[in-house]
Amino acid sequence: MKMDAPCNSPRPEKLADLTGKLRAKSRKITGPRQAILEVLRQHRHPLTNKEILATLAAGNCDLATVYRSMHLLENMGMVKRFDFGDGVARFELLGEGEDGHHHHLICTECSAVVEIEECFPCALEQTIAASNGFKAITHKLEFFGICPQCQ
Amino acid sequence: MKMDAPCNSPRPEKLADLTGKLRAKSRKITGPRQAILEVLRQHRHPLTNKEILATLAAGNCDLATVYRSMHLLENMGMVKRFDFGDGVARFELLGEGEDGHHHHLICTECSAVVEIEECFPCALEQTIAASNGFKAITHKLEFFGICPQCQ
DNA sequence: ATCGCTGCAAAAATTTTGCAGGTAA
DNA sequence: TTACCTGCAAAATTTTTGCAGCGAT
Repeated sequence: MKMDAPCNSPRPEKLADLTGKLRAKSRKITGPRQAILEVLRQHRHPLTNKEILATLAAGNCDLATVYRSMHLLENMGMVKRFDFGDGVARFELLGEGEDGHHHHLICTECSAVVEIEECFPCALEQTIAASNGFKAITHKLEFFGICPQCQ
Repeated sequence: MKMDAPCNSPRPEKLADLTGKLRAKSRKITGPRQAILEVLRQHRHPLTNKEILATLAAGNCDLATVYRSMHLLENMGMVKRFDFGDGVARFELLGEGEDGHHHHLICTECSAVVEIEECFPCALEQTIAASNGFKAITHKLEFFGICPQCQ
């Protein structure tokens, strides 16, 4: 089960829309950045920086540049960071106006990833915030299990 | 806000009970292991391996030994690993018969930790499992916000 | 007397940073 | 031209592992 290449989610933005966001913030539109954005656009799953690098056409980009680009895109709100608890960061491109808040169901055998639409704790965040005096509450939630193919 | 030293959770086991579990599995009861268990027993919060080492009485234990001990205790089900998304593993001692399934509310400013008793996704795990054909489902959930003192 | 455990050191793996040169604007 | 960006290399962090010797049983 690879669940990779073609994606189920909509792909609302063209590469030009993405680079436009860079331009709007006076960031330069370079070769590596375009290539990275294109990889993210075509693989709408959480990807590690190494996976992004490996997918890049001619390997014509340094790993350090991928790290720096992901920091930039994360700060610009174009990408969301996910953490599957294995000590490696993963990134997913966000659609227009999307806040990126969703969760995943991850196979512990083959690492297949299914996106989960429902977000249960969302409605209860305010309750938790109020009863503990916290503000600006967010949460991270990921599910783990064994997918049909691996059973 | 440090929320450290004294703990609100019950402390149902004495050190002898913990070492007894080691003995029951033919593991040796050594100085470092007793010291580590005592630290975990007195600080019932998720602790990093470095924090455990620093809290150890005379620093008379190697960091590699802490890592190896936490692997052992995790495999024996005496300790649960938590991941706050900052790339560092944290461990918390489990009480007798406890499965350790609970979540935390973490201050993004000062790292204060509050334990959350309720587990909302638990009831819905089966639904998610069924609709995706997954088995053996678990989840990780942590909340983040700004605590009263840091606001 | 075993066999497991520890300390020390080195290695792995992920991520960050310094710097000199190159490129988009 | 100017400021930003890139590649390369080195460093910083977290975690794992090899190995010789010590220690619990």
